[in-house]
Amino acid sequence: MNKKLEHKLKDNSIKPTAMRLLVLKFLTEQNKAVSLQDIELAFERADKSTLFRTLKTFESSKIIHSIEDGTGHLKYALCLEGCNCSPIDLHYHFHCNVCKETFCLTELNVPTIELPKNFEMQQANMVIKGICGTCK
Amino acid sequence: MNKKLEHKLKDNSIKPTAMRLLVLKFLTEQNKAVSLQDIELAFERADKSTLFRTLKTFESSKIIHSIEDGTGHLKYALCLEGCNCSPIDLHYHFHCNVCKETFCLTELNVPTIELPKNFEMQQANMVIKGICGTCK
DNA sequence: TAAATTGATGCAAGTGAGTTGCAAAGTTTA
DNA sequence: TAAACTTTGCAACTCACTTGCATCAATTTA
Ligand SMILES: [Mn+2]
Ligand SMILES: [Mn+2]
Ligand SMILES: [Zn+2]
Ligand SMILES: [Zn+2]
Repeated sequence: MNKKLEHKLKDNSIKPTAMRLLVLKFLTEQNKAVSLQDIELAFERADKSTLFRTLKTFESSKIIHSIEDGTGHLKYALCLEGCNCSPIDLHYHFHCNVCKETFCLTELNVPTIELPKNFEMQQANMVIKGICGTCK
Repeated sequence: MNKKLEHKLKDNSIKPTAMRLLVLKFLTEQNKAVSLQDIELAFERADKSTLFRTLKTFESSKIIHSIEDGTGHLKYALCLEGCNCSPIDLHYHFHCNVCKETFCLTELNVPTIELPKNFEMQQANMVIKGICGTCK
């Protein structure tokens, strides 16, 4: 397991420090998107800015992606294997108005959306809000 | 023109003060979503908190809707006539990575998205990012 | 091995959009 | 007119995020 995480980082030219491995492991264990604060709470010994920079490092290597779910807390979640964060890789997200959790709906990819003439899609932030299955 | 704006407010039980009419007029003239700051710049004599509360008032009456475009500046745009901000009224938004403008793509409504069992959609924040026609 | 380089981490302070409390000004109602 | 209510302006605050910089650790070079 840890070997696998270590490789994931090395493959992206990220030095697999203890902290980074812990954060990556934590992210792997979630079934929801988490905020910087969630991670701070999980690792009280670590500094916020270290965690922040860890997330930014992971994000720019496309190990994780971020979601603006409208809560004011940017959320992060693991990318799927082979994800390049290009339009073809994109999925919708769901934010529950009750439990306030944000989930990746990775089952369904974002379809091609007809844009006005000459518009080019590069990324997207798609968030559906409502009530999740657990809170229903 | 002004009469029409005045009625729009009255119809929503909002007292049509001078400031509110000016803000509504400004919003009507835009072909893009604007931030609180944009409005502050347009009305330097008005106070930020007044403008802020004006926008919140308009939003809760569904005269305007807001868009989290990922810039950290919440954007506002007029709702279409008869909009109830329900799933059926929703449209995508486009944020240009070059000119940093955010547009409502009102031509195309958000389709029904297949959600996991028991999930219920209530609102959505759909933002496509890329390059707009002007910047292309 | 020792020194030098490179990069990661921790701490503290800063940034900035958004938000709120409260008093003053303006408007409506009795 | 006086009381009641609403809107506005000002100042201060919140809070997530971000940055500068010193320190520490790991790696490379001499
Ligand atoms: Mn996701
Ligand atoms: Mn819109
Ligand atoms: Zn829920
Ligand atoms: Zn543009």
